[in-house]
Amino acid sequence: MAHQTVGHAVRPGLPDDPSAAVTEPDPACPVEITLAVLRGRWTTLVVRELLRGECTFTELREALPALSDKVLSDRLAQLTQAGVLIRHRRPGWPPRTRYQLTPKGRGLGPVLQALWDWGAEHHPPSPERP
Amino acid sequence: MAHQTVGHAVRPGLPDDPSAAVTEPDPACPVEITLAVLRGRWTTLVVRELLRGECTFTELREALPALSDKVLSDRLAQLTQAGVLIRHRRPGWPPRTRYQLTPKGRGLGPVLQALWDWGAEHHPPSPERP
DNA sequence: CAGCATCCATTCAGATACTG
DNA sequence: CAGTATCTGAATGGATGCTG
Repeated sequence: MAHQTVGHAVRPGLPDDPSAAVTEPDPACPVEITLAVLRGRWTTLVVRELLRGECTFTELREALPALSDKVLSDRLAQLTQAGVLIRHRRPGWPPRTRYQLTPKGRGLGPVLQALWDWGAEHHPPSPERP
Repeated sequence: MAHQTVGHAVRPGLPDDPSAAVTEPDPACPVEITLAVLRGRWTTLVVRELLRGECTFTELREALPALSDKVLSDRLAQLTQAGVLIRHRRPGWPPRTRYQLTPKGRGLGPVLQALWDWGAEHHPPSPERP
């Protein structure tokens, strides 16, 4: 996206940013960064579960039964890589791993709230309405 | 996603929802709804352009030169379908069509702002930060 | 000018099967 | 328990070419 400098007046979603004239998707754009973290099916649900408290792999699987191991694994890696959550491994057998949001991850709360708010306000019960 | 009942005081589609049990992605979830609107490469950039003011097809192409006709066309259809923008066609030749955000579309401003804020706060200059 | 139709390369997610 | 490896079908999105 690379949103930036929408000028100054409006909120368009972009504060006054030094860089201007970004005319194509840019991974360094804050908006892109955030969307990249949330991208992918199941991602926000996984985050939601973790916002309730730390979980193990199995607990997440139980909370989201239709989510395959592979995708869950992918999501956890993606979120870990993004610094949104941390993995606590405990040695020994059987293995136990706890997943926990970092402060950065908890910071996604307001973001999800904003997404929720818009969706809730503009799509009450009926689908599309002019 | 299917984040539930934020109720009133609680966080996002986060935990604490009585009607829990939403255990898989649900198109009716407000969070899903919003992400569906913003989904796809170039989408937020197109919205950003329109937040600056109404545009014609060509103006958008010029503002985003690397965006192909097909994808621009797709995005405009997607956003129009979502009720986020309207198309004003002017009869005659040559054709002229103006695209303008609806109030609903302008409501995306705060959403983009939230996305921007998180990205800007958590990814200052360096890529990954603990 | 504004745009749709086609073709193709890439990405993604679900299913299945197998380890540390 | 907590994952990874592999495969496949579906969904992108970019390039190119044509029309109302």
